[in-house]
Amino acid sequence: MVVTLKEVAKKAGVHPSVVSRILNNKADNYNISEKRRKEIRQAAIDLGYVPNISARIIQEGSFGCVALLLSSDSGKSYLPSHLLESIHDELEKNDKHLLLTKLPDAYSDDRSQIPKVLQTLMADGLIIDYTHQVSEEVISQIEKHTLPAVWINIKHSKDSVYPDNIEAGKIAVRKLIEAGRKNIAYVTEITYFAGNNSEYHYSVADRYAGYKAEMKKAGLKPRNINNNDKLLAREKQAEYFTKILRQSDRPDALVLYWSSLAAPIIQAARNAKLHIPEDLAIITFSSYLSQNTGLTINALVEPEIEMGVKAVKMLSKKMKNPGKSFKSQSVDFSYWEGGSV
Amino acid sequence: MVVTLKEVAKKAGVHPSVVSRILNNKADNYNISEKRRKEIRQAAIDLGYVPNISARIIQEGSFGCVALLLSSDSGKSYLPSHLLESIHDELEKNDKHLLLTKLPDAYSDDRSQIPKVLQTLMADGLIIDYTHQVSEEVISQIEKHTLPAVWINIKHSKDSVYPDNIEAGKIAVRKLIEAGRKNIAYVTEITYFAGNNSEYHYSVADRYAGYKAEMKKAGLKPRNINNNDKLLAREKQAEYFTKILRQSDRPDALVLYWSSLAAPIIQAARNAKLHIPEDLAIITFSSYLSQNTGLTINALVEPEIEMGVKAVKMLSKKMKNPGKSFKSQSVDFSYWEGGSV
DNA sequence: CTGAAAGCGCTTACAG
DNA sequence: CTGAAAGCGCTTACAG
Repeated sequence: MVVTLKEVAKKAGVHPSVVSRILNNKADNYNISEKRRKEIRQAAIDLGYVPNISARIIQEGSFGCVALLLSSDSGKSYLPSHLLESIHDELEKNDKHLLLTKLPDAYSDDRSQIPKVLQTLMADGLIIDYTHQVSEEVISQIEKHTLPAVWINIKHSKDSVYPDNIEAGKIAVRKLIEAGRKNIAYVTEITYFAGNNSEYHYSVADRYAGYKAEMKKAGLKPRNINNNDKLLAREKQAEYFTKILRQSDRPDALVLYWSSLAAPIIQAARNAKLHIPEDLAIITFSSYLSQNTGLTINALVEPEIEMGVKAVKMLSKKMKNPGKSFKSQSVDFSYWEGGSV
Repeated sequence: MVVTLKEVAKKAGVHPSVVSRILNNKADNYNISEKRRKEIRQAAIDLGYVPNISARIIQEGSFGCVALLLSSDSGKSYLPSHLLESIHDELEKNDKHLLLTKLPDAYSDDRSQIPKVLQTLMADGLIIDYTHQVSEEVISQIEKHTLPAVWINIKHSKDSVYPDNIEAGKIAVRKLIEAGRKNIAYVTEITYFAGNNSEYHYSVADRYAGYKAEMKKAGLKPRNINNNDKLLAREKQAEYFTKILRQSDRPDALVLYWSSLAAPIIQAARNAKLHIPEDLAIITFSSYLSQNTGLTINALVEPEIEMGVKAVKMLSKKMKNPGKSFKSQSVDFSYWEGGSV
């Protein structure tokens, strides 16, 4: 079924090594006649020859491939399409392919649970998109491995690339203060990242920390208007927020942890007869994509593309310096004007 | 740097072939002593041995890998996370890895533009997510290739898996009729899929066709309230829809091509003082994810997971029957109650 | 200018 | 019970 070099050589009436040289453009030093080159090329095309890459890999010792590891619990990986694309595109510049795999949450006794990318040499490096609740087991499994690895969207002291959520929280407050707001409240949303477990993505703490720090710096009182203890069902959220927005000491500005809060908040504002942005200014954190799906709220947009690019660059450096670690890098959010401030 | 079988054998004091047998659990017929097995396994662990998969591939003739091809113009591929995940998970059941690559829109004269997955043998099959405006060149390039290929989210007579958008359009109308609506209008949205080119994704025609067919069947008059000729800027959309909803012959129900229309429509309804669903019922088409990001509109939800699973299954069949084609399969939308009908 | 040979890392009949 | 050998498909010094 599959055609090999040998068969092409046979058809062209030359030795396989000659075919190899021609097809890989390594024949310049050999002055092979143009006629022969053409014959060989044609033979390859006629037979539909496609080289088997493994044979080359085995000699070069490089796979031309980087694996992106996701958590098998999809809530613990964050892979918006722009992030995936930027990783792919940046890898392509380095002539690397992208392999996608999942990492189990925990390993059982036998090693069978360990993903094949770790059990077997098939990539030159790893990008790990496993953003929270990472078990010690998983971490040690990766550290033990010989492959260079970079973590994304998680804060490690070494070898990670993550959005600067603290700074983003500060910027949100600054923008609202610039717009003359004083009573700025923060709205937590943790349903997206939170499983049954109590450990959240670092952004949950960091955005709020940034918000608080900037509020204090401006002499304003931070205020969290959501109830962390019990997550409100989506339907109840609008009701809950409506009550708050009807209070006399209602906030005149909100910082939302995530754009999914926009719908109930806007509904609540409507219920409370508040106009946006005149009566109530809103800034949210959001993914890159939201811009294109009609987000009508000012947003601190996650630097998905830059994070992907930086992760690949860091990984490239690690691949060139095996065993070396690099200082983690933060990436800045960008600001989107959505007409709500 | 990288440890090979040979080195493990040397450390364990046996021949490489013995190590290979033990490590691959193929030693059962050989009655190798438990002690020796342990020694060898330990030696492998001590040295951090990880087998090079290419060496195995070269013998087995299979790559254990399927490539997902996207268009390099991301607007022409549709890869919501549930689709990606279902493809990955279904492939995993078949012991296949997922490789991600892009397909250029057109090839230049030299073959250098052709993606490496097509230029080189590195996967056992292809899943192509290139949903519209596919050039003849690309199609022929794929057909010429020896690898079995399956297309997703596109209607070909052979070897494709696609959501049944005609039926979904019919269902939308049926649901609205069941809810007592008569003046049901259709709202087109083509910004998402449309580039500068005039060829749209097949769903643009099919959803409307389904809508029209079912309207006629019920003796109702179809009506498309958007202007296909000039796409309205997002900000202008709410205004435009407000005007329509204020007319005396305004629709009492809307079928939206895509959930991104929900925001301006809801805004327009609010402007026109119409209550949803009492005064105005709405059904939209949407991606799977929208359910989790607080979509408060009834929706025909794209069967992303099922599409991925079916595509992998069809590809598996093709891989077992090289050269054979299979009849394309449609996949049914599901229905999401969002409180707007 | 082209061929024969060795080798990449591993597996697997085949000897013993 | 274990080793030596051949071979997977390809590349690349080395001869000639």
